[in-house]
Amino acid sequence: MSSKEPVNPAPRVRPTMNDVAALAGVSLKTVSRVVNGVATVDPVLTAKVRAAAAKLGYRPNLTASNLRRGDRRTSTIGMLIEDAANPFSAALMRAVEDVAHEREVRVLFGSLDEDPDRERDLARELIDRRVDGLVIVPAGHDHSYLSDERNAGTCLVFLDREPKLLNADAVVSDNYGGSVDAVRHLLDRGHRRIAFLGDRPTISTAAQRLAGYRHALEVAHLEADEQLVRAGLSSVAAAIGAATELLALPAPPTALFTSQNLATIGAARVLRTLGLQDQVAMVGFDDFPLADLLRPGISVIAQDGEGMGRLAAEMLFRRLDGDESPSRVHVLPTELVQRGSGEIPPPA
Amino acid sequence: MSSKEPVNPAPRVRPTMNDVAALAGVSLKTVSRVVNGVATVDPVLTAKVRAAAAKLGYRPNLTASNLRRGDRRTSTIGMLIEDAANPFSAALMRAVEDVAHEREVRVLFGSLDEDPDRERDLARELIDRRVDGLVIVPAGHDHSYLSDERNAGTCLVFLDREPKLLNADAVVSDNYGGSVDAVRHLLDRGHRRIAFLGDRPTISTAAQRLAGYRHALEVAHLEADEQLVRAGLSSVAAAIGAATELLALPAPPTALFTSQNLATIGAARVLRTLGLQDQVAMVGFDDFPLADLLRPGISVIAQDGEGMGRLAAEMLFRRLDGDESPSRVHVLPTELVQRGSGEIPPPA
DNA sequence: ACCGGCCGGGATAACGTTGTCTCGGCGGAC
DNA sequence: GTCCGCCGAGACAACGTTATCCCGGCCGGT
Repeated sequence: MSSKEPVNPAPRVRPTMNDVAALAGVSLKTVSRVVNGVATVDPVLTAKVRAAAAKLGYRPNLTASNLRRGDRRTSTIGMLIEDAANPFSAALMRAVEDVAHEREVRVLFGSLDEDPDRERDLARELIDRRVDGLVIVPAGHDHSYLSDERNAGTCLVFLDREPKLLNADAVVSDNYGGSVDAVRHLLDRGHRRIAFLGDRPTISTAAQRLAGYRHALEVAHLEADEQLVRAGLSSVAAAIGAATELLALPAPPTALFTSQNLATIGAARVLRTLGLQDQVAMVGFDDFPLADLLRPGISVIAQDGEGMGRLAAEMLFRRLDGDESPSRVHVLPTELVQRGSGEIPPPA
Repeated sequence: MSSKEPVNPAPRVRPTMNDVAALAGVSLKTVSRVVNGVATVDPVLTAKVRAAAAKLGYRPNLTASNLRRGDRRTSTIGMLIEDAANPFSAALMRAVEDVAHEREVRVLFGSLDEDPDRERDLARELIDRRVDGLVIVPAGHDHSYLSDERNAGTCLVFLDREPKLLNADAVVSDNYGGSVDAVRHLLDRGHRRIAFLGDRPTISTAAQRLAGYRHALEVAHLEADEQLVRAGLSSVAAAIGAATELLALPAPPTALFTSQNLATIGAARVLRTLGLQDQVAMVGFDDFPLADLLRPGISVIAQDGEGMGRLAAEMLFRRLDGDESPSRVHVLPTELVQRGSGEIPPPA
């Protein structure tokens, strides 16, 4: 079967409505009517047009249609995320896709890798393709550049992180509250030396989680030992380094609050390498697959990625449907999932 | 800051080249030249145009541009995958995105959930949006419907699974060889009762893996015990059920070959529930994060998702650049990763 | 000084489609 | 039998952009 027919037989052009009209012996406009399902077309002509279209393999050109049509809608939205390969991002994408699919809307995506320049460039590029709206997990800290675009009619919803210097809809997790819960859980078990491992505080969610950590300690009248605070970890390798250092301290922490997925995984690796997984307690922010299969299971603050994505997409479509109410920030609750690692008591 | 400015201030229209031209006092075509970076424009006029464009917040309309331009390229490709939220699919997407990004091309995606109808519908929809090409992880078993589209100039590359009833480029893993390796590895350890757990054999990769399993047994002059073959598992729950049944047999298997991610995870759960994780050997097809953190670590046949995605995207762009050589199927090798579970010997 | 060639810029048409308008024909009512 | 109204279908323009063509001016050569 291979290489009988050439792969790109001819740079042949696609048939247009004109070609269909010529073959069917009707006017261009009648083809347009049939394709768009206008009811007032003579069934005989409809049949002729359909036959001609099928024979030519006609497919409508949505870009041309969008250009001419009144509503100026492409039935395409854009989604900018941290990294399509990261499970949390992937869950958000799938949720947004599902909501969009119900409305026959497709999704263009782009990974930002925490690069603000890439955020700007990709947002502009998607807008140049005239997406109807944009769901953004932002990397940057100044979204005023989107103001013009929104004024021009592109709807925007921020996801996971709030917009900065721009008033827009957003859906975020309760990063602060979830972190307070995590640290309080460890405090309740009797821990007093609780380390923090997290991403760069320039990322708003990371900053909120650090703030939650500090607040919970304060409420417990504990001074945070700055030696135990390791922010700026943006890779598993960095988290491994930080966790190794922490556990080698003269007075090591008895519990870890790993405020981000990669930090949790890095710390879990180190604990297992050192054989300390049953001695040092650990709670992670953000759940991950198989967390329950490890021994001990990893206790986490779970966020509802699917719910966040769905809600963001629903907000976007509500705006596209004409909702002009003031912009809102939805804060979704998190949930503490106890699996063992967070329930380890401090050494006597 | 909230709700000061209205969220959708005006359904104001976007400025066009005409508006920019009027403000700059030049002709429409000169604006077009400046926007497209034509070198022969008077620097004075160029500056005027740029100023006017910036003032109006002008953004080019790529859909209109694409409609008129000669090359008829949208700088957009489509990608149809199994499920954006699944780690393997996500890795493929990210790899394709990275290659596309280098060429300033964006990616439209759609999840198929193994539904052939959805594959057809989404492929058509993306083609209606005039994507330059399509990377497809197919769900269906008849891709002849894509023949017209390809003739009309849309390039196609199949990924992870070969096309059926259509001659097209493809990038796949060595499913057969990898499975032979897995089973041979277990045979070498002395196992004779090796169970197979896998997805529906209508999925070509699943069928190839089953064939590899059977072949390895044959070569070892073993008759496959059909009681030990459990195909048709398409969820973790189904895999859990099958593994539970298998291990409850009067003569249970001493080793499992779980030929798919969900099957591997389901079986790992069952083994841990029954406390058999150190007694029953297991090799899974397809690696997954944290497989090495479990005790014992899960031995797997790893496939190079990133490499597959990259290669598929590169093939697509080569076709888009005019490569008209006969279609090819690239088979990428797999690698056995020993982590413990596959090295457990049979009971004495 | 005159002519030819070259080059920068603008007018015009066209991409594939849909909104608007018009026209022709047919049926019903007087 | 005539006229009005309605409805189905086609002609035409337009969406925002780029390709093509042409014009006018400037420069160099004689």
